[in-house]
Amino acid sequence: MAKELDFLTKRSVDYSKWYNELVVKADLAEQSDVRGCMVIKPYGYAIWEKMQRILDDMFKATGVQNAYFPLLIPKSFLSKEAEHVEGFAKECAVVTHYRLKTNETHDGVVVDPAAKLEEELIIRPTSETIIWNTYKNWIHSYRDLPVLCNQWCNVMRWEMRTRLFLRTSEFLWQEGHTAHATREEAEARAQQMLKVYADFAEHYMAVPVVQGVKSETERFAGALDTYTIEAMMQDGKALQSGTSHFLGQNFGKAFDVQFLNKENKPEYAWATSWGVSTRLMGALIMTHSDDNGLVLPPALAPLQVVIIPIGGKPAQMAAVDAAVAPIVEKLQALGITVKYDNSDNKRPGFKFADYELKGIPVRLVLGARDLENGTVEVMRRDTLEKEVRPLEGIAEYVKTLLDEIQENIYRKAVTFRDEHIYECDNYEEFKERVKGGGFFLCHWDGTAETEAKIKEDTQATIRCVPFGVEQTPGVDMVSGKPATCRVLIARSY
RNA sequence: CGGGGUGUAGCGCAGUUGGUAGCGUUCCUGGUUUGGGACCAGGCGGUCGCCCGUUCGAGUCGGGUCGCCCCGACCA
Repeated sequence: MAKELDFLTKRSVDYSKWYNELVVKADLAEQSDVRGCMVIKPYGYAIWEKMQRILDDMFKATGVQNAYFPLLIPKSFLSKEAEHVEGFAKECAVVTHYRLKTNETHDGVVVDPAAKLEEELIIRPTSETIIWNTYKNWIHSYRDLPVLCNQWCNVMRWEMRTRLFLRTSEFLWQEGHTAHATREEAEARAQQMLKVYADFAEHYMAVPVVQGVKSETERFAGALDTYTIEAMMQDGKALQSGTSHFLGQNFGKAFDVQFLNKENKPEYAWATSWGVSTRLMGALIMTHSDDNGLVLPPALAPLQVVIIPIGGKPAQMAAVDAAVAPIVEKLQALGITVKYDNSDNKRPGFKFADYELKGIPVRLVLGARDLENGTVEVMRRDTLEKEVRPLEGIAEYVKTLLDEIQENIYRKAVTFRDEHIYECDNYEEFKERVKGGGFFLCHWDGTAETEAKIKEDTQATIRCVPFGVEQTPGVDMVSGKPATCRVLIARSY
């Protein structure tokens, strides 16, 4: 292994450090000089853009439209929903002034005390308040409903400790906010969007997720129900990858969003909100990567195929160039993104390692040997297997290979996850085993006390009450009280 | 904000009892190379985090201060 990558700690040694270095070395992102913030580099952003595009189409297919609401929220808005402000107050950035002036020595600027805002503005930590303040003007009749808006934006939460993609003070996300005439319709929408997220995670990111509903203590501030998708990282920790909230009439009441129903009676609107963030990038990286670097699912790879020529003499290179041109053309015709890297300032070995680090799903290599034999070397990133194929029909072969890689990394992730989900009924055993990571399905008496004790003893939390798990009554492993269901417990990011 | 570390070249680090600022790598130039991160030669790059003190003299000793990292509390 090359010197540059000696720093890339093996996954098994220190997963956190490995993750961080991978993000930087693969050119995805880096820490900004600005406290807690992240610079997403072009390669990382290209992946995020691809995710955005697909998600956006999926939202629109359910009738959602994009809109945009202000970054700054008047402080008073946040105090209108008691639980909501309780949840976010501690991590809000506040704008207090609107002007700077040069200082007395004229070598810098200071905040102009004369420019103090009468009412402070909060940089949005999430937009429920400003959006529902707006919906008040939009919604008067049942005929105005539903309102189905989504916005792609940044939000800011003043986090104590940050980690690239997983938790940064500022992050990019989408937040959907819907208003409905009935409780049933809103609940159905919240669940529908969770399903969209789960589909996206599984089919595009190749990340299997557990869908479920959050316990009361883990619920979004101001929600009646929070639905979640939980993914398992390679160190066995859970990553909450997307949430969808049924907000009841809390925001309708807080912002006085009333409409007249068919019976001409006033009613408060029912709300949902749902979001996924650049944290999905973290999920993508931590689910598939190996010691050679990133592994990207073909569906999200900005570059799906790279072609690398071998040759030294200009005449030889020209011959390879000529042989590659039609391959590139055919691949592009099949809708595959491909790059022919015949730059002569890097040696082939360097390119191999570099494109592996960046997770390019398929690599083709062509040299004098292949020109003679009419062959090409094909390497798939997920297994690192190489094979020599005839040039004839190579584009079609690559297309099916890409599908197979997508399928294979998903299967691998599912297998890994399933091997690390355990049913557990004994608390002592649980405390010991949870240290090693994994998801635990345990009976829970439904009390916050039990939940708090588990967290205190083990740092693990109830991730959700999972859907699709056959629920049998039992006994809470902590309190010994009767329990109606098994919940998913894990340590998490 | 509590506990523990750490600040010296872009990155990773060394620097002995206080005495001219070092190593590896990156980067640049030239040449030879090119089927798994090339080699040789030359070169650029630092007010040692900041302030004050002790001293003829401080990267090194003392006091303060700031930043960053790890572990907690908080969290998509």
